[in-house]
Amino acid sequence: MHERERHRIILSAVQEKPVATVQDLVELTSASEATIRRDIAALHVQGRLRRVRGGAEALHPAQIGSLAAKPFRVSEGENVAKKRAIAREAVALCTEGDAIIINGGTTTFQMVHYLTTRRLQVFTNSFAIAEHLVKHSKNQVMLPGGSIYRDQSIILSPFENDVTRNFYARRMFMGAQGVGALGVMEQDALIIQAEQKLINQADELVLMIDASKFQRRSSLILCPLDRVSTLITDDAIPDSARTMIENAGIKLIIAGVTAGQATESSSAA
Amino acid sequence: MHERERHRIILSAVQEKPVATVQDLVELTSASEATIRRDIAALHVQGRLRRVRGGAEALHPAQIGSLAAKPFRVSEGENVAKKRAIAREAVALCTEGDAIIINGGTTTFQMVHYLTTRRLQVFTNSFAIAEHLVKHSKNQVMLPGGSIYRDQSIILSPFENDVTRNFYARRMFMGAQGVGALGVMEQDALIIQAEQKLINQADELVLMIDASKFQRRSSLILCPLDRVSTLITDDAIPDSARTMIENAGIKLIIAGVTAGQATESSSAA
DNA sequence: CCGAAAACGATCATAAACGATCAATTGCGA
DNA sequence: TCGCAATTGATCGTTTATGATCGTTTTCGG
Repeated sequence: MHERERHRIILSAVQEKPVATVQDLVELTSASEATIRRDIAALHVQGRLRRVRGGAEALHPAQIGSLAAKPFRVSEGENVAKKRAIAREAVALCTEGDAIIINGGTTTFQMVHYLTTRRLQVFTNSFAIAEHLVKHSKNQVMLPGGSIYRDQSIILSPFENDVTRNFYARRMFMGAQGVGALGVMEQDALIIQAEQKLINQADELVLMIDASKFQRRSSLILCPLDRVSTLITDDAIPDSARTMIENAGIKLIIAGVTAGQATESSSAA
Repeated sequence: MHERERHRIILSAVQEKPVATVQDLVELTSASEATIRRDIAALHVQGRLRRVRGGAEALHPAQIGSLAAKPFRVSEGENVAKKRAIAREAVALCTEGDAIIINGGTTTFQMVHYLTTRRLQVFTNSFAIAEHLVKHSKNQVMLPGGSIYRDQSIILSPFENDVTRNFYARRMFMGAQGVGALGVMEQDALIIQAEQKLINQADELVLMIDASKFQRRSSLILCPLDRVSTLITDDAIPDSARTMIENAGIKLIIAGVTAGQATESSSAA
């Protein structure tokens, strides 16, 4: 067996298990201990895996603690204030007892802080949102079925027959990768598929995006602009976008980060 | 078991309870007290947990308190050792890569500790199990759709059309309220309905019950006894129950304090 | 305030893992 | 086909992790 083959096998093995022992790899490759050690050492200096006593482990910088919360925390420490302000306006639209759909995302996640004191029926495909609401609020929480994708903390299913069809809501709240005249844009086809399922179950679509998203383009169109009823953004919105939104007949809400809100967001954390 | 795996398990365990004792961790990892102490010390200087007398605790004491973990802790009590032993045997039945179904419950929940170092496809209706596995393991996690019931931390849906139908597993693991000649018994009709959905999607049914359940009766029958392929219980099983199980052609596994688990009976007293 | 039990820290023997070295084998190009 | 270099496997001395033991400290209850 060649060096390359072994390296392939080793790299594959460390993905399978939390730690692949030298013995494991000896059995897998039929090579000697010495060779495996040399391979591990080589891959270690190449930065392809991490060497630990007894074997090797995958190089995932994410250790164990916080897989679910991480993508949210890495997302823009600066923008979190704007996202909170937007989320605050979004929750303000809701009446007690309302049935709402919240699509997973870093902006919509901020809604949980303002939902803790409310009592709504919340349907969400975000595992993180569900987790937070179950623990820290009395809202009724409902989920679609499917696999949990850790990166986005989202529940996705390729199947049509899930309980999403049985849930109806007046409003659905969602973020997006970008917005333009062509419509609301996302990056990933799987995510589009999941979001379209949800969109069908709601009357009004509330789009929550910070102003930077007006510049950004993405390749996949989720839905046309006129499907959106309400758009919440911050005061950095460019005039061109404002015109575009008004022409599309969308209700525009500007969430300002005022003094009063700044103090509150800190206490909500 | 390797150092990293122990560390994983330890970090996972401290999330579970306000404080994980050295004895707990010895049981979970089958390592000696000295090793656990050294691990705790190491993780402490790494800042991944806080060392306290008697064991270790999580750095962020938040999470556990409120809703999700509560029903588990009240019903844990002293049976937790037996439940752990049973859960250990259950996980031992699984081969890497297996697709399994785990029905929510306090006994089955203990499986998460032994699943942290595994890589399986897990379908569960327990929000708590899903949460733990998403955070502390690399298992693929799938959920049915429905409402989250906080008391049991279970996802229930009255609808037939959910993704459960699209998942198939060789084994399903479940607890129960009681077992008798008439079959496996549960208390709640809604829970029965949910469990029956799952049962249909698995070949083998693995029942996990501590021996006290053989006495207990309940009003609702979940399924006949011969639907069960394997039953895991502890060594307090009465002879009458043993006969009943053997007559039904069920494979019986007694999770005792055996060689693998070493030196805990003395300290347990 | 005292005594028992648990928890702890230190130490030591053992076994596993490791690194270095060297001989044997393989691969590769002339 | 030959020869050289690189790779591999085995051996051995060293390092490290582990588990058991023992003496000390802390905690708890009387």
